[in-house]
Amino acid sequence: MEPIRRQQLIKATMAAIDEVGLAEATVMRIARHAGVSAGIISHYFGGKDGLLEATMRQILTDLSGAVSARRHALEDNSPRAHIGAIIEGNFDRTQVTGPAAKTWLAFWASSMHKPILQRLQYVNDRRLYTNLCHQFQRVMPRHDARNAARGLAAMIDGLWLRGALTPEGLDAAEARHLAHTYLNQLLTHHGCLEEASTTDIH
Amino acid sequence: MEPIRRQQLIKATMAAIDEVGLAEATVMRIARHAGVSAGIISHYFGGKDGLLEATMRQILTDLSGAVSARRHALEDNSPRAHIGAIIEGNFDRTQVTGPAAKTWLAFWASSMHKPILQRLQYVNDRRLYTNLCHQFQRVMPRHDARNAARGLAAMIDGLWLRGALTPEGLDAAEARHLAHTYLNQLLTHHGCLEEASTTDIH
Amino acid sequence: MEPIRRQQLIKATMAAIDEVGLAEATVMRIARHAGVSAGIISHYFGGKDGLLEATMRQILTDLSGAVSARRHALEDNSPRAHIGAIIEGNFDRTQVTGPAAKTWLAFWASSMHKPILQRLQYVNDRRLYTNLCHQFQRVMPRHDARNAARGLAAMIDGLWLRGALTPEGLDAAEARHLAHTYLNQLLTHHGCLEEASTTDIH
Amino acid sequence: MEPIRRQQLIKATMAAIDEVGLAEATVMRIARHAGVSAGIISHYFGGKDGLLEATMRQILTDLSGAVSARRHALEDNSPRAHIGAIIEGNFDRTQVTGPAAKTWLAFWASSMHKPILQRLQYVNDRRLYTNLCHQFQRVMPRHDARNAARGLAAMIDGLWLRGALTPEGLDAAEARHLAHTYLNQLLTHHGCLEEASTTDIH
DNA sequence: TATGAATGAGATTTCATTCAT
DNA sequence: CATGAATGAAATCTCATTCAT
Repeated sequence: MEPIRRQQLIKATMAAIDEVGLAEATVMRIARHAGVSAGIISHYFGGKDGLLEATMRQILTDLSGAVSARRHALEDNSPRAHIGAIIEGNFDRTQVTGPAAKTWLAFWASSMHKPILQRLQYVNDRRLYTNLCHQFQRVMPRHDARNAARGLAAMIDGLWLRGALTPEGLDAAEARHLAHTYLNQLLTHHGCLEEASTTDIH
Repeated sequence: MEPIRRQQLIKATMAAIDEVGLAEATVMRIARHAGVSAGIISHYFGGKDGLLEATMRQILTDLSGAVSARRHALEDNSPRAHIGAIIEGNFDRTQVTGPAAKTWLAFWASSMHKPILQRLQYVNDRRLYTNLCHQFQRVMPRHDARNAARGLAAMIDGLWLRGALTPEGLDAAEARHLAHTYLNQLLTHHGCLEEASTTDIH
Repeated sequence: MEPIRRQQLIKATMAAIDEVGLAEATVMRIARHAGVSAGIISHYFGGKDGLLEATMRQILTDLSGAVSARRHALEDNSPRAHIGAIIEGNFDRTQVTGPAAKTWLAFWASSMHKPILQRLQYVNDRRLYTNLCHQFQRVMPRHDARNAARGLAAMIDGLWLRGALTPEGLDAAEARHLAHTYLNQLLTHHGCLEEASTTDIH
Repeated sequence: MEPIRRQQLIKATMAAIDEVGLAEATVMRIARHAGVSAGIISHYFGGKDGLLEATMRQILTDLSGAVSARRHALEDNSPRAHIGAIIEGNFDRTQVTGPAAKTWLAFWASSMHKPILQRLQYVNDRRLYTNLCHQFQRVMPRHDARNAARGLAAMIDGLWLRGALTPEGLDAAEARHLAHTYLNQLLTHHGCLEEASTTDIH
């Protein structure tokens, strides 16, 4: 029963945050979304904080999984392919849905003052940066690679952020296009990709 | 007395949000920061919401002012100069201080579910986008200009976001450098700036 | 559980009003009277106003019930019998108890500025007037009947009011006697009851 | 200056109570009605309670004055004339105005739990009762006179109460008519006034 | 395992009063 | 004499959590 309930409640948490925001996402509202009583949350997660932490973990796991899946499915081992997969993973369907996006941003803000969330968020940030950096280093000097990684990471998060804030939600196709274009520019600048501007993503 | 108290309380609000986050920034804590009693907040702002709205307005005004000041001080009327000034203004000292940055992000998250904040945030977003778009259109076709504006706006916000989340705070110099580099790439790609990569900001 | 708690809290409300008056009847005091916590009031009644409205409704229902019961138990269908039953019902035990009487008067005053209470009070007033009028019309012309109804309604309310204000509380027996005497006078004046002054109420 | 301010504030108190009721008549609202600052109330009346007490005293004085004036102006020294004057005084213009009527009722309710107001109200009640009783005793036995006095007092208060509660306000003419009619009945029943039913008030 | 009744802490807001100017 | 800035107490309401069933 436990894993079912936990999953159910995590999903309900995202739905509640999507609906009214983190500040108004009371345990009762979350419980109602899940179709259970409020008391059960303390039973399975020790309390509201536990549920929020579990929810953030879930989101990070989903994101991580989306990226990993795409990278493992690559036939091309080039840096561009890997970085492209990272971009694609970050704008994966599960991530850009309303609930996930808003929950994501809510946790970002919240993480500034909650050590547990901060740690989770930090680990995730590092992973994105490290992965990007590693791939960029295969085609450019260390210093340039670090800047490229920082720039692309900022671009991804910025697109995400603006998408979450837009009432209509993130336009994933456009976001991916902009990110890939930027990637092309970064790689082009180091002469490793003459045909960059002609490459297109579906 | 009123303008003094209002300013004092707005500053205290940022300090409190910087210290413990928006969720824990109670009127009592804010009042303590300002060295006044809690009741005075309702007296001058009608309530907590009024104070929060006024605080967000203040931040937006500061940002707007920082950008405007730099653009009016330009001797060079080129698109690159204007866009550079917009970037600089966005990473202005008053904006990147801990309190302002965290308050900023807190409002971002909060604005998703509070119509008043949402409107303020939307207006600000549009202004950034419109200004960038206008300048880019002077040197590239409309469609490319729009993408460039979207990309640069995302980059600015992304750098901002990651800076706010980093425990040490935003490294303004690095952020500006990355933004300017990206700007160079955008302009270079349209052949209007051969020496782009050699231009540097102080 | 709900009906039990609601009843319990309504009774506690009357007790609190009896003790310290409506203005000082805080939710905490009411809750203490009921032996429960203050929060439960908002849970069951949505808030203090909901509780006050429910309490007034209860009082009106009790009054209405007291009158109806006596009228249905009548063997005599004469106007005098019906009107007598109305008088008796209005000075029924449940109505003249300290708590009910003071709550009653408190609501009267309060109803002048609270639309919900005003509506309840108005409906009740009309019912008393209409019932009296209808019965009086059976033995006197319409115009006289209306005046008789107005006079007797005023008399009933006046006795009630003065009873509530008297420190010792309403002397129900005396009040009933005065009301019945007045009724006799009203009927006598229309020659329908020669022995009016000799008829006595238990 | 003092008597002017006191009068001004007492009048403003009635206006505020008329407007929003005693519970919502804050010192600020009263002060605004008087066109002065809130602090002045404590200065002249020692506090809000002092102002309320002064206001109730004013109302009682007005009532008392209205009755006395009419009784002193009588040419006829008969009981009926005196009692008639008492009735007329009670439905005097200054008493039945919206502000006075609502303030009156508000104090009635309030007096049940505030000793100072209770005393004032008690003295006033006794005076009405004693005066009526005294006059009735001139034409009927003590016991009957007491009942007549009680009945008429209740009638007056009842008409007053119902008038105050009616949205359109008290219909003074009708109230006086009903009261006089009742008076006639009381006197007629003791054979002291054959032409009672034909006597009419203007 | 799950409910929902109940609590108590905490947050916002209102308001009478005080006091320096 | 009068103002209005400021306080602090009190009141209502919300909400996470607990616990008996």
